[in-house]
Amino acid sequence: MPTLQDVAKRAGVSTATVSKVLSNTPYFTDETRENVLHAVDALGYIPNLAARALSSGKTHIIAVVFPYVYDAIFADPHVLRILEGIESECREHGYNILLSTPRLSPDGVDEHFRQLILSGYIDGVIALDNVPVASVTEIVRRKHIPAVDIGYRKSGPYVCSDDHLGSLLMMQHVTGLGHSAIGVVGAPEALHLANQDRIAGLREGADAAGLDFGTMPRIDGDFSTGSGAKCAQLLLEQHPELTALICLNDRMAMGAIQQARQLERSVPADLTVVGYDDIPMAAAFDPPLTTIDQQAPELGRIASRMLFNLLDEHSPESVVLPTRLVVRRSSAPPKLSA
Amino acid sequence: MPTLQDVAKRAGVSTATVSKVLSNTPYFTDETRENVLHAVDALGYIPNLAARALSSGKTHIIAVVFPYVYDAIFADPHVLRILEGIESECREHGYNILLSTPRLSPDGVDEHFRQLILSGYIDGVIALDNVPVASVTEIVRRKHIPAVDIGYRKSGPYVCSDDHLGSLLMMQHVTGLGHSAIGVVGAPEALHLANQDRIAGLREGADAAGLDFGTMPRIDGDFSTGSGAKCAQLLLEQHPELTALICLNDRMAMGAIQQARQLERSVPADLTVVGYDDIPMAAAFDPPLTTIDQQAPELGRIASRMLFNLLDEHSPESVVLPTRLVVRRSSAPPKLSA
DNA sequence: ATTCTATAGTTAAGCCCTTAACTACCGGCC
DNA sequence: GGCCGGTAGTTAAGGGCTTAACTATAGAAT
Repeated sequence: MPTLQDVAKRAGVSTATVSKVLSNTPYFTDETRENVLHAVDALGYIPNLAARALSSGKTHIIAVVFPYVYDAIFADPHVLRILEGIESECREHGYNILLSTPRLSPDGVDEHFRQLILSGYIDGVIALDNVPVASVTEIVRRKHIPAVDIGYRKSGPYVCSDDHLGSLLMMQHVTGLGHSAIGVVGAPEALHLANQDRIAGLREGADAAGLDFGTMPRIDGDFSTGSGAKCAQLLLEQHPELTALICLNDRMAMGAIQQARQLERSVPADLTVVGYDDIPMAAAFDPPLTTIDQQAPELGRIASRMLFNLLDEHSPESVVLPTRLVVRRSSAPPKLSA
Repeated sequence: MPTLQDVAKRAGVSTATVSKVLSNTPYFTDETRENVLHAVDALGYIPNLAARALSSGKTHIIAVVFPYVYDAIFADPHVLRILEGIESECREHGYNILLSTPRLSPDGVDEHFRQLILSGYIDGVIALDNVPVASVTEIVRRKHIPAVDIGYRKSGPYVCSDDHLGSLLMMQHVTGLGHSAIGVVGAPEALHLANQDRIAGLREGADAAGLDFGTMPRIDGDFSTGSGAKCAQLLLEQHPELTALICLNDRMAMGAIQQARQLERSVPADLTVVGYDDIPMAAAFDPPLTTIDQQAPELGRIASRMLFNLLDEHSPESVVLPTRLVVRRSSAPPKLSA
């Protein structure tokens, strides 16, 4: 592999000149510039990133951190769409993505992650920091490494989705269709910080429709498809009068619909089922899912841009991204007999 | 951040001693060792990875490469399970994962990826190298960087799933149930190298049952759920006599089942639909999908171990991982009237 | 003629670690 | 006594890049 020195020798200049030309420093004649670039080309020179990192302190690597909890991450399409957004933005800006999935405990992050952060290998961090048990970005920020949260902890720059609005819209939609016997497939607040907002939004929506959210049957799952089916089963067995199920994510909604079908309740004719997230499969599902679009890729893209700002020493504004109701065919008015 | 020097000073030894103690080089008294370790502890010393990389040539970063083609990668649960396997193995061995999704063209990989590979930042590569248009690992190996393929190119160390066996098992299962009017939801060979093997396996299975694979209706999708629905629609409209649909992945099978439902054909009573991959949702689907288990996480784990071998200068044996038929409830014998 | 500024480029220190080569000491052996 | 091998540690040379500080020249301003 040719080095800066080789290029310098070939171009008949000093290594400093080569380095500066390559980083577009002013005050060089066009001739010198061309000389250098030709030499670079001829030798097929590619900068050694380790050397550059050591010397400049910049690695051009950002860590994308998805704490490893329940099944999540590698099973959650919603997370993946966020990753997709991050990836596309980072690649445009020449940053590389290091994927890190630290284990979280009440003591904080695991040792491996700590070392990674402190090793100077990482220019910045984007973290999905939504598990109440421990914060990922706290330790990162303490070491003065730029970090952006995708989430609800709000202890530093963050992007998040307007979950309160989302679940409000959802409840309004369901009550607006005429439902009043509504069940909720939720998730424990210990699993995800957004849950509080989502529950609050549902409550507000219920209030607005003159319903008491507190008395609505609710069973918590763990976001997996299977748990959605199980919760729906319990809910429908204990409360056969329910005409609608609001699920806190799409996967549980899909599970609920499959379960409903087994209980011979067709969706949406006999039962309205709605989800949350608008994962890619939601539109292709049968019936297509009424859900809340969180603009997942946009979350990732915004987080990335905020991080780039931070790396440029600007301080970005945190943003709360609006959510949008997507009405498809899994929701309908209740049967008149109900 | 404290450096090696700081530690050395504090422990009253040379930097070489510290470095060697930390890498477990023999010939130090227990006393010296403890001295050093105490100093490390007291100062909270964490090695600077860039410096280590520059000096030793090892970064402890491996690139996990998922070429960006059709929708894939960020939408494909199967790919994610592979990633899960890689992640768990790498974290155990102290390697970090850099996620790279180069754009492929007939000219090869994109420039950004080329630079990454040549920058010396990467110790090794694990690539999902299954798109016929261009090889990812070719350029990597040309630069003498250890690389393992998860795939069917077989131009270097690789792991792959026994697709021929898998699709043979599937066809045997379907014909064994008594089906003979079988449709195939395939995928163009240009999309994925495994397709040839899968088609060959199906053909062999058909032959064995005395059926002519060549005359079975076949329409190709692109692995997405939506395309599965579309293919199923065309297939069932043009060939209402079909009693079974073999789909080349689970997502298309799910789409096909949803479509069948809309055409008022219940699965499996009126129509058998089988998939391939055994993604997590396959078991939770309604009806649970009969499919082929590819042991995706194991693919990732094996690939990682092979790469570690390569990094240790051993040459690993390539492996073809057996596939397994998973019979669930989306397949059943055809109606007697049929 | 002198000083100043802008332009164009070089020198060399420094980033932090690894490791080959070397020193030093001690006990054992012929 | 001289030599050897094993043990315990040090010295110092890089590895490839960035960048502060410096030199040098030409033209403009005083």
